[in-house]
Amino acid sequence: MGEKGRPEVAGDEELHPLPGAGTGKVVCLACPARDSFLCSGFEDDELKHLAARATRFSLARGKTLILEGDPADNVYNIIEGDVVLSRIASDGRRQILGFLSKGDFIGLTLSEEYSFSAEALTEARLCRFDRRSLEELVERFPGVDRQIRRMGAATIDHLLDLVFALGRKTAEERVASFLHHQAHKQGCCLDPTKELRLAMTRADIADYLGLTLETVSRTISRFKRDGLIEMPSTNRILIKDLDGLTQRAEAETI
Amino acid sequence: MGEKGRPEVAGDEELHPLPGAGTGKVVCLACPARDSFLCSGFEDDELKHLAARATRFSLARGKTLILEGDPADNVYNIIEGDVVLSRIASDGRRQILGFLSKGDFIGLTLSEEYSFSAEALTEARLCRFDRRSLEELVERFPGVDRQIRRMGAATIDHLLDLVFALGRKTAEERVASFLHHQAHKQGCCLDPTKELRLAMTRADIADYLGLTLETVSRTISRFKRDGLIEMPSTNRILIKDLDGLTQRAEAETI
DNA sequence: CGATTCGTTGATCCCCATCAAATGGAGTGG
DNA sequence: CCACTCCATTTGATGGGGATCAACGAATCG
Repeated sequence: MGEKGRPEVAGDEELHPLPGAGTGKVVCLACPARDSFLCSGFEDDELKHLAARATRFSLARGKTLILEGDPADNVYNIIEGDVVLSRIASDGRRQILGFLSKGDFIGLTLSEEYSFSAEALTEARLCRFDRRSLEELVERFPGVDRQIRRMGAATIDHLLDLVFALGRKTAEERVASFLHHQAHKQGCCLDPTKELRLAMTRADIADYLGLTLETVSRTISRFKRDGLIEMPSTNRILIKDLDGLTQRAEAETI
Repeated sequence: MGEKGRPEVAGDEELHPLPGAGTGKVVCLACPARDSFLCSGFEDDELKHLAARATRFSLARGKTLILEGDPADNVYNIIEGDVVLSRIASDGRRQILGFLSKGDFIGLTLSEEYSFSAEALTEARLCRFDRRSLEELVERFPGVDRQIRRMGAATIDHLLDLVFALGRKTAEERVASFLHHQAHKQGCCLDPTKELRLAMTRADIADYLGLTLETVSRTISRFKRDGLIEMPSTNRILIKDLDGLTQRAEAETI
């Protein structure tokens, strides 16, 4: 660990392989991410084959899972927690490429090296597969491949939204869209009393939306002042006027 | 044609199916896009199966292939020409999501409806497959699926670059990156005498880079004034100083 | 040759970045 | 419980990069 000044990278001592194809319970059956894109490609009785190739491990908050430029040898499935993907320029400018959580998949790339870094935003648990193992699984279980294609398509759909936001939305629209998306993801749209919890800092949001943290903060303050939201604390948000928020997110695509 | 004010959409009279699995030469063998991601999933002797499910057609410059919101029933492979994908907000703001050309694939989405429009930038020829046919092909030919996954990954890699540019690069860096990328794509980096041809207008470039056409024009003019490029005509560019252009594209990711 | 579309250039404005400082909350130790 | 530190956040003041508004060339086409 620690060669060439890497940020704090997870130690492998935290790894422990899953109960495999032999005896033992198949831990995947009770996995919170059982319904994720990747794992839903398997029937229950096939899960032991998945488990045999997976290594489950946990990652402390702030630890780096992937450092941009690392050889792209593994893929990961998030079991629990939040992970952030980012790219940093040599002069420090950072762009966050996505906030990932339970069931999301990391590592879809054609490149030999990862073109992004991945870091735990909260304490997290993940499953690691090396590429070769994944390739074996795909050949043996046709459903998996379909799921991988679906994951890719979902990622593309999401990135297209982000591109539109970064290219053509104002700061206010970006922040409103972001809050709206997070609220939707956390089920706050259906239950107006449920409060939104933001695992990321204002700086993270800014780096995701192509803004500065000051602009994000000012915009959120304005939403509060205008009665669209309430904030019991800085990272807990209660949506008081979903319609109003949606309107400010506008730039509705036709 | 022309219901509910659609832009000029290609008429189906231009369609003509490919010689299929029966007798006849398999037109795919001599197709310029034979090596594209999709088609390289097939051995030569398997191509007739591909051809049987494909409909080749051409699309006049400016014609719309896909209108945002259309049911996502088909996928397309570009044989020849340039196609632009875009998304337009109700107030007219447009974001171009990609400039596609020979061998590129259109239609990777999870959604039931296309979330973007596609329009021919130049006279173009394409291959259409309905989703069901493609699904059949995937089941029968395992190589295809792998290719589709690779296409998805390539698209993601490309979109991540665009996200970084839109989120964190200055106008000058964006335009320099764009020219550099186009030059690379057209092989102008290896042969400095080869001139770059831009099929798109300044407005198109602007809508791709999240800028205005004036800013794009000014920036290109500055590059010319500084001796980085020469312009025999507005859409033909000769790169005089590739290093200089690369430097201005900077924001090199670590 | 008008008409139209595209590109260039100039003048001005404004949104958001930047710089700076105050506020607040969480943790720590006395 | 208070004093203190540390860091995230908020808020204010100012400036600049790129948008906007406007006018003028240049190329294409009927």
